[in-house]
Amino acid sequence: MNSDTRFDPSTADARWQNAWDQAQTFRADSNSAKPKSYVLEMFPYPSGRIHIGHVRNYTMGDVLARYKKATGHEVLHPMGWDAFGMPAENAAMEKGVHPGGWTRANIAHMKAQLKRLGFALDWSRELATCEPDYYGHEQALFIDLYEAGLVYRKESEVNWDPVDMTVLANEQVIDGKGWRSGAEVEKRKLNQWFLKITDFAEELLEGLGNLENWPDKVRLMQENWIGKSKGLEFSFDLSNGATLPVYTTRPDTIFGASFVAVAADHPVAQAIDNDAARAFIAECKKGGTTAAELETAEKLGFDTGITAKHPFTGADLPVFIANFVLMDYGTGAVMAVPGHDQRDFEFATKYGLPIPRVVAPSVDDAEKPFDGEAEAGEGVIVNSDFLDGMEVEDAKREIIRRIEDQGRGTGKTVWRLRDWGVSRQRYWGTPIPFIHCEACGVVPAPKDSLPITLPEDVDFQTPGNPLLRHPSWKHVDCPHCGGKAERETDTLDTFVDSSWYFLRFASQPADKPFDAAEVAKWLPVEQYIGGIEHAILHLLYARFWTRALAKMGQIEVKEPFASLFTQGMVTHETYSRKEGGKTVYYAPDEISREAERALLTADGGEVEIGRVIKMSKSKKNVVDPDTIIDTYGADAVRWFMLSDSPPERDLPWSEAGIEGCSRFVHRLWRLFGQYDAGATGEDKPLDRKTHQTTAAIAEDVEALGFNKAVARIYELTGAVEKAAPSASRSAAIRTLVQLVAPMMPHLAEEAWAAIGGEGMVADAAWPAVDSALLVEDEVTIAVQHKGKLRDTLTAPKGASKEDLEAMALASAKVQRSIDGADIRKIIVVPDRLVNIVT
RNA sequence: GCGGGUGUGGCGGAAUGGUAGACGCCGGGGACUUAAAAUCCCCUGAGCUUUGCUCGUGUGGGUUCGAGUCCCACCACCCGCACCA
Repeated sequence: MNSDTRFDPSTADARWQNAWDQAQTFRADSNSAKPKSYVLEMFPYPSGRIHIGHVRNYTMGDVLARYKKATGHEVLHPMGWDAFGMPAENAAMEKGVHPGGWTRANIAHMKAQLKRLGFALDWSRELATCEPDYYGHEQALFIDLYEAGLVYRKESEVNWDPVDMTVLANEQVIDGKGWRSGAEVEKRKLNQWFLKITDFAEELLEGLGNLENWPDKVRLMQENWIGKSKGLEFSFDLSNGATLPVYTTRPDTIFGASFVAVAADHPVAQAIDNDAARAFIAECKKGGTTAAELETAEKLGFDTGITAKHPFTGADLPVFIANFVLMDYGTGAVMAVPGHDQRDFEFATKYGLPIPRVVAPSVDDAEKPFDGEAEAGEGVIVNSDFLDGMEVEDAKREIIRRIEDQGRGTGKTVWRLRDWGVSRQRYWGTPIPFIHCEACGVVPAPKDSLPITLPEDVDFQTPGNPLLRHPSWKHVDCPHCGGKAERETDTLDTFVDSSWYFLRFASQPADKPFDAAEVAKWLPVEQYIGGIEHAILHLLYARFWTRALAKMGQIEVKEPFASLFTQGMVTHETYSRKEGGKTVYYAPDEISREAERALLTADGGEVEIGRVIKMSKSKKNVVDPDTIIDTYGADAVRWFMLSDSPPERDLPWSEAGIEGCSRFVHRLWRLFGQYDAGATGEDKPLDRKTHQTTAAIAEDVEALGFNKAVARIYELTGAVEKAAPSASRSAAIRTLVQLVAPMMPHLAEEAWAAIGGEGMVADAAWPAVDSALLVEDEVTIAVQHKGKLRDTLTAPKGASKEDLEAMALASAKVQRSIDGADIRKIIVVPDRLVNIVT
């Protein structure tokens, strides 16, 4: 092999990509007898170009997929496109293009970008959710769910832009105003489609317990999101003769209730017949619908003049309409205990309501004043008649028992989880397959009429839903009575599309969503990789959808993702300077970066180097994968994605870093060039290092600890470079080619061919490890005196405690430190350290 | 506001409760070269009275023979909050 030849990614990359394509190296065979391994990364939204974050995500999955293949698995590693969504409609409005054309062009471009990175993907299973051969099956599944009683319609609030006369996504509401019109956003009720995810709350919660290969943080987030709470629902008698049911998770604090609050759309509030109340309720309609907005808004209330009789004290509590009470949770009314709930505390402070203490650290603290905030923690009950002195949990049980005895209410489990609203008043989504008939009501479209496809001739120049405006699309005959009827014009939330795509990858029959036998072969996904931002919604919806299909008997598997990994973002420093009073940002390719400063290439002026933050278009701190692949080749880019930062943490992109990676690619190539098939002689320490590294990298890759695997490859590379020629060295080089193959596949194929490896390295088995070579026979022992390191010594592995103690005491450095003091104790940790305590 | 996470040299980070800083980047010095690039070698946490000693893992406490790691309190930053994907 000629070591003078430089490795040239600009020709080698494409050559091997074609070779893999030709040989169909990464095509998954479901009839294979090998153990199956389904490796999946969250599929991308085709926004236009591949983002560097995608590159990181897919590189991680790719290393695992290639490693799994090398270790004898039949690997399914597919790719597709989460292709419905708002950006396509925005492009249609801004550029006058069709969402479909825009999306498909993006897919073509992004697919070419992914190909350039050499990912080991089975492209024969590619799918796009915006194509009728995908969403038609989704419509069928939606009808199945309807027939299983898991779909219903109800009124629900949306963000309404009163100028554009259109529904806004939360993202389109900026500081309470519509992003285009700038008009104050209002809450408006619409009749919408819902999926009964709450029917599965209990099993979605319990199922988390079996997902031991999911990050604890994600399981915890889902648990809190589902939010099971045990509490009490009971009714107050109101001064107007009505009864008002409330729900509380803290019945133990009932003696601390100083007022009652209802949501603005609660029937009690709606029934109040005066202008001031109507004005206040209208005021509550202002603003958006997000939890963050509702909970950070100033607490506002309206005293209805109605009072509620306390079930134990008989006191008359004022009833307020309050903007922080949600109609969707519990009964839409709460007993407010300001001493022990922060929102109630703020409200009571503002409106001058009493703040009694009913929980205290001890019975002696019954009169302790509050320190400017509510105390929500544990303690004993005080100022509460028959509850005084009880622990919180005992008091909860006692109150529930007494309320139940009075026939006034009942202990109840309530979930924070709400049903999933899937209606969107938009064009670019899956049409909801239902028909509205005046005579027959809402009826599902006949299955043989599927797919119900989107009309192509649509207008985006007027705001609102193009399906609703379309002259003919919605007009159909009722499948029941044959009379005139109208199609549903709402489309499905794009989260529905991503709730079952992993099933469609396993098989793609034309006549049904999936083949149950193929699903059984491949599912669950062995390793799912994606961003932490999907920790709750996408992952919960996908779990729900899978369980719903299992309940309907369509599949066996209940949990779609056996292991989950959430990777960090790719970040970059920003470059900006003040120009005419405002901050202008510059892109990295407009900058020449020196050690301490950054200059704008155009005019040589210095710009400020800002914090390392998530890449975003507005800060211009983005890098384009195509450009860096052109410059450094796919392997250097892949190597960068795996180096340094632990994969779950953010990865700061830097020009210096990618250059270092590129240098390492060429350094490896030079080393591979030194392979000598005829070399003789044994180099035992190098053999040891090679086998230890092989074993450690296998462990690292299986645990997705790519940064550690990378560090070990650097170490082994250094060791091989320093070693004198020998058969061991040649074996180490050959092994090194295989160890880097999952990470730098193009370089590895080129080297594998050059050293005479059989076939392609992508098809080669992972190098065998001789376990006899994994153990060292000497160890370094740290000697501490009073917990501080004084000396290190070399001892045979497994040396006795007595020997280690004697060796430690024999050290001059140790004796100097002890300086004649009495030795009280010596702690010996075998093969590790000796600690002498004086 | 609520829920979740992260914090270690100039930078990214490593470290089953047991030698803090592996490995990489940056920087400094040297070799090779007419010169440069490339490559190779050495140094690189801070301080000090430098055979060595002291300090040092966001801050303040605690447990332990021994704490980056365990416990308590706090600070800063990041992610999510149901119509962004």
